[in-house]
Parts: sequence; C-alpha cells; structure tokens
Amino acid sequence: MSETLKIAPSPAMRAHDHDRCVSRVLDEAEAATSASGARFTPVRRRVLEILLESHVALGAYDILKRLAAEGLGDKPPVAYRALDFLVEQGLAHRIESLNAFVACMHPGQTHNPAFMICRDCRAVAEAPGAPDAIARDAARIGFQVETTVVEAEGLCPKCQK
Amino acid sequence: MSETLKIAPSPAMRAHDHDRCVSRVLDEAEAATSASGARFTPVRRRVLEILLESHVALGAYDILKRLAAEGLGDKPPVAYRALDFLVEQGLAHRIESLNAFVACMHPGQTHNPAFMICRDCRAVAEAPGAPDAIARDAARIGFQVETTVVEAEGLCPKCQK
DNA sequence: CTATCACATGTTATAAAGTAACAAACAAGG
DNA sequence: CCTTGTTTGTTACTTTATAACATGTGATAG
Repeated sequence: MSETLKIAPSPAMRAHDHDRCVSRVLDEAEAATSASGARFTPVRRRVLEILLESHVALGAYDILKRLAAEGLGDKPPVAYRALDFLVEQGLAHRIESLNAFVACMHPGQTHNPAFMICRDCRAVAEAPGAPDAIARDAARIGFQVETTVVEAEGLCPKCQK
Repeated sequence: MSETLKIAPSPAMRAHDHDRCVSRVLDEAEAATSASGARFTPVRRRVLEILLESHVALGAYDILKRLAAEGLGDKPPVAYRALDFLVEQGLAHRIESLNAFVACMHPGQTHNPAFMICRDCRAVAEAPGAPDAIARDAARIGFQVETTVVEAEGLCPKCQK
C-alpha cells in the first residue's frame, strides 16, 4: 500500500500557499507525536518550525545558530537531539548527500521517500519514491533491505534560469 | 542505453575468485586512466588496491592509516586527493550514507550505480541501478537531474545468520 | 639540454559534522 | 510528595573534510 500513493512531489519547487503548508504539517506533527506518546517540546517544535520556514536543507549547525539566537540552546547536542527526534518520528528527513535535514512534507504516511535536491539553492522536493530495481537485485543475492536512500541532485526549475 | 545493462550485482556478497577480480579491475583502471591521459601514480594506485582488498566501504582516514603505515603520506589531503581522483575517474564510489568509499567493480561502464550496504560488515554490492520512478517525478516538476544516489542498507546474506 | 608549465604531492592549519558521558531539571503516575 | 523515566544542559572530544600555499616532478617546446 505504500506502492502507489496518490501524493504528488512536495510543493518545494512550485508556488504554493506556504503558510497553509506550514500550519498543516505542524498540526499533523502535533497529532502524530501526541498519538505516539512522545513529547513535542519547545525545542523540538521550534526546530521543526525552522525547517518548515523553507523547503531548503539545513545543516545541524545552521539550526543550532538559530536556536542560539533565540536562547534555546547553543551546544551541538541540543540540535542533534531535536533532529534525531524529528527523524525518528518521521517529521524530518536526513539528506545524506548534504549532511543536512528537511521537514517531512507528508508525515504520518508510510513512505520510502526519494528526494530531488537543487545543488544551487538546496531546495528539496520529496517524492513518493519506489526503489524497485534495487529490491529485485537485493532479492537476487539474498540481501535484506532495511532502509533506502534515494537522492537526485540537479537543478530545480528556478535555478535552471 | 544505460538502462538494462547485462551486468549482475557485483560479487561483494557471493563467493568469488577475489584475486582475479582484483587484477581485472586494476587492469581496467590502468587502461582507463592512461586512455584519459590521467596519471595513475603510486599513491592513487595503492589507494585503489587497498579498496580492492575487500568489498568493504572504508573511510578516508582508514585509508590514510594504511598509507601512513607504508610511508605513502600521513596527512588527510593525501587520502582525499587520491580518493577524489579515483571517484572522478569512475574507479571508486563514495557511499554517502557512510561517508566512505568502495572500489568500483565495473569501471568504464557508464552507470548510475545503486548500492546494497551491509550495516553489520559494511560490505557493499554494486548493482546497475535504474532510478526510474524519480526520473518521472523530476520530469513532472521540471527538475533537471544530474546525479543520483541510491543506497539500500540492510543485512548481507552472511550477516543474516 | 633546459626552461617552463601543468600536474602532483607535502604540510600547516582549520572548518564542519557528530557523539559520549554525566549532571541537572522536569513531567507524570503512584 | 517522591520516584521513575525523559529531556535538557554542558564538557569535552572524535571524525570527516578542506583551504591555502610551498615543494617536487615530468613532459615538451624551444
């Protein structure tokens, strides 16, 4: 059932009502965390908000700078802990090829996301993703896949101009 | 034409004649570099040999330790430069999710490789890879893909036991 | 030959990314 | 309230990576 989700690539690279998009995700996050008994604390919430300000990948230290400016903590573990939490809860994703993080644009949905990452502006769009070819090869050699990383780097529509 | 290459996933996780596999790749590397006018210097060659000793992902500093032990250099740039060279020449691949490197098992062939990475022993198998779903989504939103990273983490046959 | 130019290596220093370990604060149930 | 588990604060450190510049080396045009 995670195969052919009816969700479009996330709006990162299209015009969209960003305020609505932010509050929608924030509401879903609120719901998701309270449902799982997890605590959506001020630092955690703020980190998600910071990620949600743009659809751009931010490094842990970028976020830490923001937190520090707001008096929410200025030591690396503060940022990493919040980010780890968000990733565990499916509220954020780590972008391996950038050592950076983005807010998840459809939390709650089981997904094996694929990302399109602009090398110029670092905008990240999230697509449903279906790493099928590799699943076939894995089966062929008896490799047991647990997680997948699928990231396409290139230029977003804006940065092509 | 890179779509359906007739190459199998690399032998990393199957029994194989490793000496033959090493010397084959080394020969191909020799050919490829001299063809492109690049210089396959002792450090570069040695780094490739080290990677080829196993089909396991090694960090730059793992390699540097080996080089240092052999008197080939003990400063980070030595290792990074050799690795960058090998990656540029298509003789090695960077594994983003491990910040590590493996030898390429079929250099010369244009490929958009996908990797299966054992989280236990760090063995890496290279598969032809065909990130198709994402290409479709990219086209849909006008994103211009330049490179792709496809990595599956899990357990190799050996480590499942 | 040898001057020159491109490329490769050596070295210093530092930046950027990430974590282990332990102490203090806090929230939530008994 | 008091205990228990989670979260936060903090120190210190490890790992990964690069900028910048000096030195060496090898091919080739003169």
